[in-house]
Amino acid sequence: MKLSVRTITERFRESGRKVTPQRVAVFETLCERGDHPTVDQIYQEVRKRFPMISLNTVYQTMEALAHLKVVSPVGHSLEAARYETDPAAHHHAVCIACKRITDVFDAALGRVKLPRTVKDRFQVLGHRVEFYGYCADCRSPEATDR
Amino acid sequence: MKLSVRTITERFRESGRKVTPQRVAVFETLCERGDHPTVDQIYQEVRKRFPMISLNTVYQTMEALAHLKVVSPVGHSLEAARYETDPAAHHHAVCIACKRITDVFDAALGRVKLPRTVKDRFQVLGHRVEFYGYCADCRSPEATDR
DNA sequence: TCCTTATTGATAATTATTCTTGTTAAGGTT
DNA sequence: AACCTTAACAAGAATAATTATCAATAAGGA
Repeated sequence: MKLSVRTITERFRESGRKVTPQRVAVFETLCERGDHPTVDQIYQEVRKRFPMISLNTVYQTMEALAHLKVVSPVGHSLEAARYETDPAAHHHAVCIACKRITDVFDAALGRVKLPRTVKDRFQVLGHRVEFYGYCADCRSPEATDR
Repeated sequence: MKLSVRTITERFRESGRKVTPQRVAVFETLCERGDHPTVDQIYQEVRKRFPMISLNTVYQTMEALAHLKVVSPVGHSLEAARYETDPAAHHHAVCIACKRITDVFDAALGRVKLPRTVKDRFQVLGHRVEFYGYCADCRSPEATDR
């Protein structure tokens, strides 16, 4: 579903957040492009219409939007690079709270295939399936986060 | 397959790289643990047996090992966080050379399921499938990289 | 043993992100 | 419309991860 400014305005209010021109500008900029921009790219874009906005504000707005499920981080969000031996054969379940990674061994996941339409234009070396959510330790009470 | 020191020694030489005690130590440390350490964790570990090693060397060694396909990066590898609207419904093909991300729409990928054994202990909010390899533009000649 | 060159360690530089702080403005309440 | 509480703002400092620089060293082939 495509989100309108009206919609996110409501969602911001519902979640007890204020609607500011900066936030609207970030959201609009985000909607205008259909790709996967970095925070800085959004910042540079918004800046044209809103010269005094700070990078920090864009960071905060992105986090708020992520909490409202309006956007989601792509291709990562772990703080540092991690490596593993044995690249094949297994996948991961990442806890979004404590960042812990659990290996998932399941042959079925290895059989995932890229559709032919894409495969023609992309040389696949491998794939990974990453489940995200809360691990046993973090599934606790404080779901009251913002 | 489990790799021995002997094996990686050969692979290093074959690829025109030198085998140094530091590299061997990093590799051994990596093998001793079955998890997904950060570069710094490896560094701290190696340091116990090899007090004068530099963090930089560990970084370089990891990169070399990644090139030799002995290790692979987990859970990330883009330099900066990226966001997208429309989180559901699609997955990604990431070019490891230019970092460009292509959306992949395919209902079959959405049906991937976490095996029950893990699901009991992990609250799944979602999953993503990420294919990695070379995009049409980067599949070019200079595969001669190190 | 010698020689070339990759590798190392120390350190500086960059880049992404978060924190701090004084100030401003949203939006509910009179 | 004026008022008040508090979230959000801008600016800039602080941190953390990673990369670059460079002189000194050691791998490994000749």
